[in-house]
Amino acid sequence: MLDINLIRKDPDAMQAKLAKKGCQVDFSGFLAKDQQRRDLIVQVEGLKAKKNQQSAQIPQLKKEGKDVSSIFSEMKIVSEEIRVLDDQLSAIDNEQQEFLAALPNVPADDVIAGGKENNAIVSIFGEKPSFSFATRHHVDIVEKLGMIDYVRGAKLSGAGYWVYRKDGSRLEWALLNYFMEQHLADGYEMILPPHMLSYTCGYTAGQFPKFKDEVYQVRNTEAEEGFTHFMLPTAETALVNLHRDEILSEAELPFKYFAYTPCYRKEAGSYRAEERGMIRGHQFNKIEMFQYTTPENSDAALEELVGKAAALVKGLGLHHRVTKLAAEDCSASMMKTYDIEVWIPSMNDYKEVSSASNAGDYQARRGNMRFRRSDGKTLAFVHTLNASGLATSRIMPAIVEQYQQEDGSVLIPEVLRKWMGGQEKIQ
RNA sequence: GGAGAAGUAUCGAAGUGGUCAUAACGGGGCGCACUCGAAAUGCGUUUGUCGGGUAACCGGCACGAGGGUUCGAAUCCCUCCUUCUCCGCCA
Repeated sequence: MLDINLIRKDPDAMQAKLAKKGCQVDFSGFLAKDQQRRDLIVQVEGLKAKKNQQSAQIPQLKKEGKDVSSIFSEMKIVSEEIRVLDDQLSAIDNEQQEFLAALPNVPADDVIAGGKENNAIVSIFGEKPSFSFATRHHVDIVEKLGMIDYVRGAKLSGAGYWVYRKDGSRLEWALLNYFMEQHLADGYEMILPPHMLSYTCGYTAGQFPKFKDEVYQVRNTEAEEGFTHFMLPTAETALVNLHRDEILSEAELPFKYFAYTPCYRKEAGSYRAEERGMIRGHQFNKIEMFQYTTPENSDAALEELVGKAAALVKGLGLHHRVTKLAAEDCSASMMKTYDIEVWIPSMNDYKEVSSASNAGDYQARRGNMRFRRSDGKTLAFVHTLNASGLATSRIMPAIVEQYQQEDGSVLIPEVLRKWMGGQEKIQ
């Protein structure tokens, strides 16, 4: 949610910022309605004040034994007028809210305009591994080593699902353990949230109403229409709601959390042949980091999160790069985003394993999450930030492809071995 | 799943149709006084939001949420949500 006062103050500036993100808006209708709304408020509040004054006199007049029936009949008319105006007002309110709720966040000043093609590489770690033998695709490797069972995954749930088996299961769990260990060492609080969330959670995150059909909705036969819950597409959706409708204190900020959850995504129509395997599934494991900070500290917090996510990939020894996204490539709620992309040899490309973003106060406004300044008086919206740390489903292909050996085995990154019984390779 | 009880500020809690919504009373926090300091004590101060106004200030709204009855609702009625207790079921 954008600050309505900024739109009132300088609609052109706001329009320009949104345009940078590829969102064309015209505020003139909105501002006209806004004025209309305020006029209505003045009108209806005047009537209410009158009604309150009259009502306050009733007990006294009654006590004095005076006839109050004329006041009653007059007030009946006033009440009816109030009702009519209130109805008009709430209609405008709803309309305005809907308009505002549909607007994306504005990009940060240092985020450049344009789409993907304008993404900038910030840093590169390592080099593309070179192989002296014919390399294999990760699907071939994990199937051959019995790590992933795609056939039976499809048997259970259809296309886009798989089953981890044997060393595949262990490697998956070792990755999660490795991530968790790092986050705990960095002082992040571990959260295990519900996986089914209520509608409001999606709204706060900025995913609803626009993208409500892109999540798995859980139909409840008792609900007359729509859905009551949905499967979370990322733990961010849960973590951003932890402090919804709360007033925090400046002294206790920042809150640093991480959560492990599977992520459930429809990914409707997004299948591409080059993404076969684990690159894009309907369910994948991810650990998500999340921070609530003051506005002053959110820039630094974003750098911290990017640093942490990159350090995890670095710790695995995987060649990867960090990119800063151009405005149109940032998701709707975010003002600034970095992606960490790992090298997948078979795709001859880098794939996102983490997306680290600063939402500024956009989500905080939607979820009404504020903090009291240390002066004890002023309230301000918190800033919220999230970053994957990390999604396993693209790390595992990177590991098996970057660490594949000529004999078909795969070396296990050293940091993971303690969770795999000291094993050095999968064969 | 069945039965019952409850939701009022930072916490406990009073209020059961108007003169009781910043909201009694109590606790906590903060400030001041007393003190070498602390405790104790005393005094004061502590919701948010939306409008109007350059401002001082003025007004509206909010008693879990949403409707209804009424001139008037924290209070009466309906629907929903949450919490607690008991029973049933269950990993």
